[in-house]
Amino acid sequence: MSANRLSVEPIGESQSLKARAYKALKAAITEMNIYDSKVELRLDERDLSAKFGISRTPLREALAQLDQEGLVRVVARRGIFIVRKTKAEIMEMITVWAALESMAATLACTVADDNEIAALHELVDDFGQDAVARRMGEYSDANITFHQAIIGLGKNQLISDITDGLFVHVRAIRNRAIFENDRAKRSIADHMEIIEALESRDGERAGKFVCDHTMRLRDHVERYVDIE
Amino acid sequence: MSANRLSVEPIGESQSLKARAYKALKAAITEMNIYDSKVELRLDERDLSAKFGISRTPLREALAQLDQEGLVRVVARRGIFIVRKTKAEIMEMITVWAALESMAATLACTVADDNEIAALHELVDDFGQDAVARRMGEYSDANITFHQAIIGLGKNQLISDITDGLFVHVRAIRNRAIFENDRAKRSIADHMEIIEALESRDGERAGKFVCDHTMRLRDHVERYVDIE
DNA sequence: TAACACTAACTGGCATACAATATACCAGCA
DNA sequence: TGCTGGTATATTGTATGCCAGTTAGTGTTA
Repeated sequence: MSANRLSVEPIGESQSLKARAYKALKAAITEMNIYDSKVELRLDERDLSAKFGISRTPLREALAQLDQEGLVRVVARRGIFIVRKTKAEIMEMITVWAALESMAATLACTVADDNEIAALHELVDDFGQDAVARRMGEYSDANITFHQAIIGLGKNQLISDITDGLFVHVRAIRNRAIFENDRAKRSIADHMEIIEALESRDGERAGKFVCDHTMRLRDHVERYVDIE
Repeated sequence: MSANRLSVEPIGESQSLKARAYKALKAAITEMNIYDSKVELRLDERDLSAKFGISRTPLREALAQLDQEGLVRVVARRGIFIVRKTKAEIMEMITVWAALESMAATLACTVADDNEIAALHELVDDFGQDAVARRMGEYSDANITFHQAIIGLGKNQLISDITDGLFVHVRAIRNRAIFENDRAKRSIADHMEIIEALESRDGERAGKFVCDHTMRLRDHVERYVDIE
């Protein structure tokens, strides 16, 4: 068959192999529940490069990036290992999250418009309807969505980027976090309170509420969540 | 005394070429005043590998790491460019710094011991003696040392790591920041106040003082420092 | 003279081959 | 049997060559 017109379709992925390998690996690691026992924590460059159908070079660059982000550890001539964060490290991450989201909330009182703040209601109310009925996993997702929304309202790209980086790690233990009913109720009340502070444009209070809320999560994890 | 047993100094850690290239490049970039006009912002893989006496592979990995940190930008088939942060990005970095140092100060009230807090006096008093006489560059260094000390007292490694990453960028504009005399005096008064709050173990106040102090720096930069 | 087409050099992305070394296994010896 | 040292193997680190896209310079043409 003669090509009477130029097929400009395919080119598709103009991304570098490194970028694609990075995304694939990150997604794969995020999916797997690395805190459950018995998962293989070891990776192999050559295996992976064969599976991805690329050479070791771009794969290595992707792995190096994941290493820097703290998702894996590349050890010379020994192997590549998926990193399990210690409980202490998780605690630190939640603390940093608290500091940054708190700042974002304060900033939001100045830079977010009314509509944006009003939109937060949906993220709380929608869930509030049948909180008890829903599975806790969904609650956790809704919870994180709410907090990411607040961070977005602060309109500080760096804060968003850093918390995104933390998100991967925090998400890994979310299923292990025990959200008993009381805590869920308390959490929703906190969220309402936060929205109210944002609506009244009281940056200091909004920041304090957010910080306290997240630090309570930290204490909860400290006390009830067992890692390792 | 005769050595009746072999003194076994662990063989000097032969760092990987990648690590060494990374350090050398980072130091070089940090040294140069990239915000001064006319500096060459372009790098070349082959040139650099020749100068370092290594092949392109480890050098590329070092550059990829610097790229991720935001110090350079590697553009396919066009070149590697040293990144000049925009003013908006600098502002965001100072904001993040404020949030994290503030949290560190709050934490310090709980986790730092009296001696550690008392040691802060030296960092302020030593400078306070002849503030006016000293060059502003030294003031800036002393200033940063003080703030890094507070961050250290928070004993949250993640906060230290993140602020260290920001430090490189913030340092690049420190020579452009105008520290007029009034500001220096005000700054010292702020520092005293912060130490006092730490000593009285009032986490909330310490955090607020630190945050306000750094946010004032932000406003100052916003108003008086010109980038680009 | 200006716009344009073409070519050659340059530059990062990628694949492949080789080097270095940590680990496991095994043979030999006390 | 238990220890010692050698050796094979596994695995990442590094060097090098080629490829494809970009850029700049040059010559050509209207």
